[in-house]
Amino acid sequence: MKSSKPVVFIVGATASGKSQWALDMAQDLSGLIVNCDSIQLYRSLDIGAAKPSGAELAMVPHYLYDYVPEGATMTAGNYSRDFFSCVEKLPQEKPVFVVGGTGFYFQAIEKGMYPVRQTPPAIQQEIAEILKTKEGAAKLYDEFQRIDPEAAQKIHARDFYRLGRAMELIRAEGKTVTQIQKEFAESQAPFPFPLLKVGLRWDREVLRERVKRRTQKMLEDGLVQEVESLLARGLGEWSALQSVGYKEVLQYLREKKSSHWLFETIVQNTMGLAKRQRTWFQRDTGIHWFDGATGYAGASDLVKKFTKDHQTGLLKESRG
RNA sequence: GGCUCGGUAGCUCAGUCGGUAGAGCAGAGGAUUGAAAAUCCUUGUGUCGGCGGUUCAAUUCCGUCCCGAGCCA
Repeated sequence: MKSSKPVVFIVGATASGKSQWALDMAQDLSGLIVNCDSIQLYRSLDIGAAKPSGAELAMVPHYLYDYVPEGATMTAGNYSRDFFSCVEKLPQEKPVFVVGGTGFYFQAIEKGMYPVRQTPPAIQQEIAEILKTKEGAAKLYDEFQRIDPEAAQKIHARDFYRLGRAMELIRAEGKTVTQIQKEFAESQAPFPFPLLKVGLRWDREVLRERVKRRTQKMLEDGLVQEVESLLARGLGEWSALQSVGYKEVLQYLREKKSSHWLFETIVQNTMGLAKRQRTWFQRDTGIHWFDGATGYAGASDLVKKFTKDHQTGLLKESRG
């Protein structure tokens, strides 16, 4: 049975103003906001993650922001579990706005993840060790091709990240990725709530200007100091610091780059991220796209109609 | 003014013992099922600073001029 809780995904590239749209819509419709951004969910990553301000967080209830401890590493699977346990507890009739730029996490909640266990650390370490040398990686890829030729066609020999994960699954689950996919396809459950997907996009050069402005502001707000403080607490190896905005500051500090270099490199890498986000989201044909500059009214109308259609039963008085 | 080293793709540079040139980065496109703001794939014709000379052939050798950096005056 479908819940009547309407869920709206608000997606788009970084710096496109998703959080603001979600905030405005949630205020308008007395909705709630759930984060779907792989960096904003970490504690202590504030400025570089472009987390909403304290004032914004207070305007509407926000969930799954700022809750994963320092030094921890989140995964799409864990995020998906957190998402459902969070949303189930939310009041039935309030629209839920899921906001973020992490396509993989949206996919994880909408389509589900393979039902596999956490890979034992011993296996992870073993694979990581093999992948350290070129010869080891080549051998591992040979083995992968032999065991699961179908999946190997889709993973390039130099994509150690995916190669390693596929081999982890083979060793930990005793099944190939192809088998796991097949079994999953048969058991896959549909998204349990009524769903509307809204996308926000900008002309590329306009987005670049927005990214420049935001980067300038991050640096003024103390991005470098934020990283220095994390380093002082021994978090230099934290994987979350490999994200855009943080990895550049790490390099700036370690290699004594100029502040001009830092600004330009962050802007450049942010645009690269935006490009990958665009590529990810554009293949999802279920997204309703709106122009960032002029589309708010249209998007808002669509969302209102959608929530109205799915909020059956009692008439609601909006409290506010 | 003299000497030295540079001037090659948007940027940083490699190279051609003379047969018109190639890497990294940027840019563009794409993939993506437990690190995803990560990771990976595809994509490189540019008066090889200008003008002359030698040569079948010069970006490569020679001369000269221009520009930049440094050293000596």
